[in-house]
Amino acid sequence: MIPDRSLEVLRAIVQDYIASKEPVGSKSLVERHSFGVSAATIRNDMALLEDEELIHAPHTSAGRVPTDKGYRLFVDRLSEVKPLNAAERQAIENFMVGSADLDETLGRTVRLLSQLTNQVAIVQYPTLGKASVRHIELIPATDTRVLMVLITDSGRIQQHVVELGAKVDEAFIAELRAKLNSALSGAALTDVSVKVKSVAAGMNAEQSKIANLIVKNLLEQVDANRQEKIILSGASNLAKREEDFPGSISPVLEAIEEQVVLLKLISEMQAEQHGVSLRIGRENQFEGLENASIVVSGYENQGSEIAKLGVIGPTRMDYSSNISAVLAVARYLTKTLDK
Amino acid sequence: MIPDRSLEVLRAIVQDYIASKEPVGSKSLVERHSFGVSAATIRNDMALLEDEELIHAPHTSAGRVPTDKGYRLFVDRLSEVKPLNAAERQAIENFMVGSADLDETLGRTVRLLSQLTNQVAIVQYPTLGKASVRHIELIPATDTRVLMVLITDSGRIQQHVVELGAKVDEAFIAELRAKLNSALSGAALTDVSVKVKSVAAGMNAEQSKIANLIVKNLLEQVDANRQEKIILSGASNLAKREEDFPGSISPVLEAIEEQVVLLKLISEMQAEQHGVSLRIGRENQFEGLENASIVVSGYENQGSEIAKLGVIGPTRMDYSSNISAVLAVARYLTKTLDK
DNA sequence: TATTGGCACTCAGAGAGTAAGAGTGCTAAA
DNA sequence: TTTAGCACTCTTACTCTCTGAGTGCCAATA
Repeated sequence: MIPDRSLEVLRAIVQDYIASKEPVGSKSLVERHSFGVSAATIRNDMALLEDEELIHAPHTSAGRVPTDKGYRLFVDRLSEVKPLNAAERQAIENFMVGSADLDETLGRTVRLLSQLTNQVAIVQYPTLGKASVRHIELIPATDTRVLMVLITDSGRIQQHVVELGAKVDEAFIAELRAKLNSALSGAALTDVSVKVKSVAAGMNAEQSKIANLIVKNLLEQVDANRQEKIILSGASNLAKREEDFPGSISPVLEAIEEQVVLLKLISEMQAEQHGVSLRIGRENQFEGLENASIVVSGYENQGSEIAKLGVIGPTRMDYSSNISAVLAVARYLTKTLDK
Repeated sequence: MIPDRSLEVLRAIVQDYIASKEPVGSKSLVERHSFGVSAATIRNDMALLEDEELIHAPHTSAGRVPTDKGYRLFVDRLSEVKPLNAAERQAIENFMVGSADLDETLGRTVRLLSQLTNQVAIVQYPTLGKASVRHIELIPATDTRVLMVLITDSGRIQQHVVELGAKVDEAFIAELRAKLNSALSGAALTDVSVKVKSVAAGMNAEQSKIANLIVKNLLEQVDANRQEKIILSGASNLAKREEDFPGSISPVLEAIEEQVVLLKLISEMQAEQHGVSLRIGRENQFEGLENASIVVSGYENQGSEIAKLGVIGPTRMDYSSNISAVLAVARYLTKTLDK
């Protein structure tokens, strides 16, 4: 319904605006692009785009700026994914080599992504929900306390100190440890609550009380971490783009410091095309993020998506570059985790 | 050498400037404080303070602003530590109850401190150097990999996956685990490298190769973490005080995102009076922090200082309140850890 | 019908000039 | 040593004007 040339004009406006940070006018548009028509014609097209609310003029005598809707149409239909250049690919390779444990790997990943994009990068820790138990460890800490360590096949390790309220025998702890492992080793986390029920069978009252305490704690551990963790990097990049955030960047910083908000946000986002998911400006209804856009993609382990990563920056960001950076880093992370 | 009244004037200038964010002039000074002398006299005192470089006039017809040196004199000699009010004390109590493991406790602490002060709060994880080994755990992960968990008496847990490069027998791992624990349990981390030497004795070539690999890794674990970890909270508070940072807050955000810088900085700081240590403005020579001040205090476990916590904010901060908040939180954290 | 050149109109932003106000330093007197 | 008085400085706010970029519309053209 919108003529092709008008869409080309929209693309040109988005590109020029991202590059120049200035509202773009009809004259500069025909100068920088070869449309083969005059500025007056472009003006007609722009009037059409404005009717469709794809662009917007800050004031009468200024150029045009894309609206959220305009950016959306741009990323959905007009932008192609830029392949990374050699330097960027090299940066990814360099960053990823030699990392060992999960914390380290994700830490490197998030820094890499923020450097690559000059935006705030976020990486979500793998969801427990899809993982399975590799090992459960019980370690006596003091007379009445036991440290419980839960290790999953995604390499994630969680630990918690359980207060038992009574002196316990080390031998009993060892027995419990063996029982738990034989019952749960290899079990999906979602099945833990079912499989764990028989553990206390055949114990005396005191022992089963202890066992139940530990089991209860184990379940909490599994469950509490369904709500996952996020790491961030590159908050200073926001400050550098301050002019892109009318008012202050403070609400944006607040929003991203609030992990709960971020988690909710990215868990709502489902991959659209190209394997990425975007929220542009007011498309996400969280306070403080009206002028921000979020690009996320999932990363995998053992062939299934285990969590997400992405970047968050001003609505006026270079979507093509950021999408390809997010995709590339997600791919590399998947590769690294599979090793 | 500086007359008492001039010092009083300095105190008044610092206080008024912190409260009003405006350069303070002689007239408003006599209005708000009862010096019992006229504005002209105050002006003479101010000229003296300016000679001493304790205050500074942004331009001829403006009031005066304290210099870094002025703030320093103020905190060292003129300010008393404000006791916290009831609401603040209540907030601390509420925040601290019911936290269990170290991560959780420190996470709460850092958020508490940033809320209390409206600054960026930092909490350093406990140093390994002064801690001792509580337990070492070896858990077979795959055929050729072992997960090593090191637990210290401060409750800190570190883990690392060791790649052995060859298939290993579970029984041998269990034996090694027992050996390591009997040799190291209770040992100070600083002694680990000495005490661990005899572990490989009496093993055959293949076994001792494995054992050495694990020991090497254990030592790395101890050592790599001598350089510790820091957690941050409240970066958005910086953005709210943007006017206090000439130029941009971006360099400040960069500096605090760079954990290495922060660690270096706070490790250089030794407690001065009141149990806190301060760096004001250019006193700390890190790029980007010329307009920032840092307040830190140590917190303890088992009677010895194990790490530090503090806040970082604009040079023009409320030192009295921040010092008392940092001290109070450090005290509460010490108390929580001792339980 | 789509495109174009022409033209009047609008409006933000830059610059200049002015006035007000806050604050200073200096001097001479108490 | 303190004080009142005063001339002087400099920022800030305000107003006014001007310029230029950019627009929308219209009539002519291909």
